[in-house]
Amino acid sequence: MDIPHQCQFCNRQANSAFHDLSTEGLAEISQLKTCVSFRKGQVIMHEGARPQGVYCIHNGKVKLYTLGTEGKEQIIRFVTSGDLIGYRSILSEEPISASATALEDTHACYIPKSSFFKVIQDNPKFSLNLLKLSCHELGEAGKMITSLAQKNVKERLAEILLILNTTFGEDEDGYIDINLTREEIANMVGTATESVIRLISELRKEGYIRSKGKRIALEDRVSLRQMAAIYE
Amino acid sequence: MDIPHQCQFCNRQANSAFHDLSTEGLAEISQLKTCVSFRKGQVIMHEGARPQGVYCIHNGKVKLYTLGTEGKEQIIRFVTSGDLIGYRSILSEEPISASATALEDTHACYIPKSSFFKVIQDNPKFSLNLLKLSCHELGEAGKMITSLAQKNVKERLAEILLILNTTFGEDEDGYIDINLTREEIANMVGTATESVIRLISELRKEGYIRSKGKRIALEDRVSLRQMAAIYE
DNA sequence: TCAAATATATGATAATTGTCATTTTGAATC
DNA sequence: GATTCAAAATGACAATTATCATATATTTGA
Repeated sequence: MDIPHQCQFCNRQANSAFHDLSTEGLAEISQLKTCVSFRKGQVIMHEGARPQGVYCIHNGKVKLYTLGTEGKEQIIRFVTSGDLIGYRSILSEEPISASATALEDTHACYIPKSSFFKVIQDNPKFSLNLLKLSCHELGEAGKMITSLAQKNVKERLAEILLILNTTFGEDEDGYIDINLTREEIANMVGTATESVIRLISELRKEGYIRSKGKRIALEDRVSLRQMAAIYE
Repeated sequence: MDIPHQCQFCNRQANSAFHDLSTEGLAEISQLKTCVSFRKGQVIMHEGARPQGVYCIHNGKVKLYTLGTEGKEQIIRFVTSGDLIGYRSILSEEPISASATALEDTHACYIPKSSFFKVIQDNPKFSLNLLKLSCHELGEAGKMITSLAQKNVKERLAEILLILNTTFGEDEDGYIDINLTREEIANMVGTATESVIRLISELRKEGYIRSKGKRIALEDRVSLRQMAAIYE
């Protein structure tokens, strides 16, 4: 895997918070960052820690999750190419609120805290982009709160499947392009693994999805949207 | 009620995102803003709308809520003195994600969108403060997501009561200083009104709280924290 | 202060979801 | 390809919470 060492030549930049950064800004980060790799399953950051830097994901998929009181995971979000991990903790000066674990082998650039602050000071446009991103994510979080509070488990599962399909797209066989156990899906839906298994089976029988092993493909997106009560 | 017309003299500024704003910045906003009032129950902003400005709350209490598919409210947060409403929608260029309704008579300053953008451009420190605030709120939202997904209703009620007590403080009789119906509490906990009523009665019998009419006072904060599984 | 409206309280029952136990299947590793 | 272990699947039952109906208490507005 050949990662461009210079941020200016990184093609992930287009969909990252860095997309408005000046050439000087990008050169600045390039100088200060280091490249790191994580194996599938490796913990990138621990909930409660105080990170000394920010990761910019080059490739790979990462889940952000908290542990509930009984040690059960709650997956809050996923992070993919171009996304940053850890900046929120650094900026709000709080411990990091969710752990990050690589779902597959992942490459990232690590920017030390002081460098990150320097780039922020020197590039107000960058911090404005982070602000926009955070505002967007707050809206999404509000939606998730409402779903968890008011929708039943089947509705929430339909919603999560649609979100996964949108987030990760489809592989060449049309399956959602992410490798998740039923337990992990349950940890997003906020329900018991068996409940998810049963409902996936039910959705398959009803013709809304098809599955093969762990993999799931959406077959009737319109009906799933209706079921999930998602409106545009 | 005498609201200082000049932002420089507003004592709410200390706990707002404006607290780092220069004297010139404050003078700038003062010139551009208008003062507005809302009666109890009045809608300040509608979910889905595209606000043309930002409100900075001077006094009063406001609930931010979304409507679920059956028209039931989900209260996401409260907004009080010094807080801003609408900036996220403006910055993320998305419709506003939650309605805002005054829980009591409320006074605010209204800053038109263009003025708000101007202040942001001219004062990077201000946008950095908004970013910090958003990062903090994202952490809080993550916690709420985990609670809704994993805690049972009693645990969540205990948590919500603690949050209310912290957010609004206590009146001279020791009751949480906010006037909420059991339905509204249920709309935060994400459960049926009857369930909240029953559990409040139960918590009262168990000695954790006392209540008088709608009002609720915490009697045993330590046990409530344990019950809510909240750790520091 | 009073009446009406709304909120709270309670009981009974239904529905949804969780837990536990066991079997089957599939994925990962060597 | 074989083996092992983890994940998926399924059934039975338990627990939690929602819904519906009704009575009582409180709040609100004139």
